[in-house]
Amino acid sequence: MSVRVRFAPSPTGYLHIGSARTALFNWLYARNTGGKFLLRIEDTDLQRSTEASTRSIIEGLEWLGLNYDEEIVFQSDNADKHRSAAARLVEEGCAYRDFTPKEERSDATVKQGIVDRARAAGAEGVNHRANPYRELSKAESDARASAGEPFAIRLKVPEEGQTFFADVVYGEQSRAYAEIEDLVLLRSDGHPLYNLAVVIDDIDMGVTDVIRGQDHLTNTHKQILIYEALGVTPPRFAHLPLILAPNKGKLSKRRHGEVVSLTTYRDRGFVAAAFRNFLALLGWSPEEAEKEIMTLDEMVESFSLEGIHRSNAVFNFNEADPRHWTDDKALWMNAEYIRTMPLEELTPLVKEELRSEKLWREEYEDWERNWFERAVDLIRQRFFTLKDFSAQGRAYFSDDFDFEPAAVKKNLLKEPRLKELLPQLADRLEMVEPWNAETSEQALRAFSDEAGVKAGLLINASRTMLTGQAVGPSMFEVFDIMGRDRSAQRLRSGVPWHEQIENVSERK
RNA sequence: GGGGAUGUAGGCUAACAGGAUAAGCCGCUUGAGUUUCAAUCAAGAGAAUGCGAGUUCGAGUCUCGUCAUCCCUGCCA
Repeated sequence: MSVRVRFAPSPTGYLHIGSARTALFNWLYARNTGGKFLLRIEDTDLQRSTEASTRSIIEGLEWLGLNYDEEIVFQSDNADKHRSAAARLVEEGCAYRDFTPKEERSDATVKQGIVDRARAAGAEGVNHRANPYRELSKAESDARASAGEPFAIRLKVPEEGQTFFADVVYGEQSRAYAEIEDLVLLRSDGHPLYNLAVVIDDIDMGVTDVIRGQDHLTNTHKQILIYEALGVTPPRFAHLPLILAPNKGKLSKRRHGEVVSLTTYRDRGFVAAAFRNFLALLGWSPEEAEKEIMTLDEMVESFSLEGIHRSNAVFNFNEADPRHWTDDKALWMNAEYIRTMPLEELTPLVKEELRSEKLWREEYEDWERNWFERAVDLIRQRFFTLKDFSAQGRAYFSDDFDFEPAAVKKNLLKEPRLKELLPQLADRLEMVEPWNAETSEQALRAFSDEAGVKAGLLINASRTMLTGQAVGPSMFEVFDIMGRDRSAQRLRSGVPWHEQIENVSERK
């Protein structure tokens, strides 16, 4: 039987990285086995599901390059199937109508309420089969139902026995029936509940392997019970270790916000391939564990459920620190991709970035194409995200760039003579022919000798004059790429001194 | 409270069926660089494998206990 897996997010917010990783693993498994990767939107929670979040989920998958097969399934479209399945289970005596009036709960306190009730129940040892309607005769149940009395449908969990399944990742799992409540299948308003809906849809979609977060590990027993009641053989299950926040707590949209949203990584300059590569290594490692940077093909090729391990992973981030706003290794991997990926794959991404910052010029794809590629190749060496091309890299693409105050102070203002020396250097450079890294270096060094200053002084000053920064590529490479005229012009501009004066006068 | 799962350096992961100084990557420290750098190169620190027992010639690996963390325990998904 060929493999069919599905990714089944609920559209109650953006796609967070844990879900993204689940999607990735499902996709990798499908591609590795030549199976199908299906997408199902679990929108049965009408209160919280939104169309916007469905769109953002699809967008996220697209960005990661996880294309799905067949049509998207919307779980809410299957509500009738769920209801009839529940009705059938009642008919067959595997489920029963519960006429207990519905308990209203405010969403804010549910979690605590559940724990409290569970604790109280646990203390006195509760019997899950004590529901007064469990053994109601079929005739009476039917009569009350047709009289219009509202009811929920609960699964009639057998008194004795245990569920069993062999999880591909976590091994053999079993649980005594006595520990499982008669779970609600259908709400009194007719809405199907999660466990029922998942099972029916997975059967309906022909899902062979359920790959999902470990938070569902214990739910699986309930679902096994539903499969058994339905008389259907359950699929294989493979549960994934969780991705935790730095404090080892659960990663949550509410508490951690944007850093856990997949689209944040797209918007903040991550290369999709890099982030995907990083995500793949969270909870999984290939047989050749030392090989961490992998192409998509290599990843598909080496992916296996056996390589997934069992302990939860911590995803580090610190939004207060601009250099470590997200996981260090993710950032490093992005930088690694930026500086080593084929230039022809990088330039379209840089183009997009420059365009969004209004720095893109059509010439870069025309007669300046060669220059553009050389510039990108030069500056990418020390960039971490695509955003850097428009931030630190701005001076390469526009004459309108800012000077970093610390760089101005350190490399320019500290030596008063520079104000005169730099225009002289510009004169000198203008005479250089031909213009390249070597010739500009010779000219600068000759000039520094004559002027009686260290070459380094002029090198650092030039870097700041030309790029506004204290750091960057080798200065002579920068001269080369900037061109003779533009270099000379910027050396003469005196802008940092003017700005200094402006700043002083503004303060008065 | 009950049930389940997991513990290898600050983080992500290795170590085939128990076998030698516990390996790699990120991060960190130091040095080299054009008196730049978050690039690059070189060197280095950091783990008695949560803790305690047991089995064994030998335990990260097997057994038991213990602690910690996470998950589930809803007419949410």
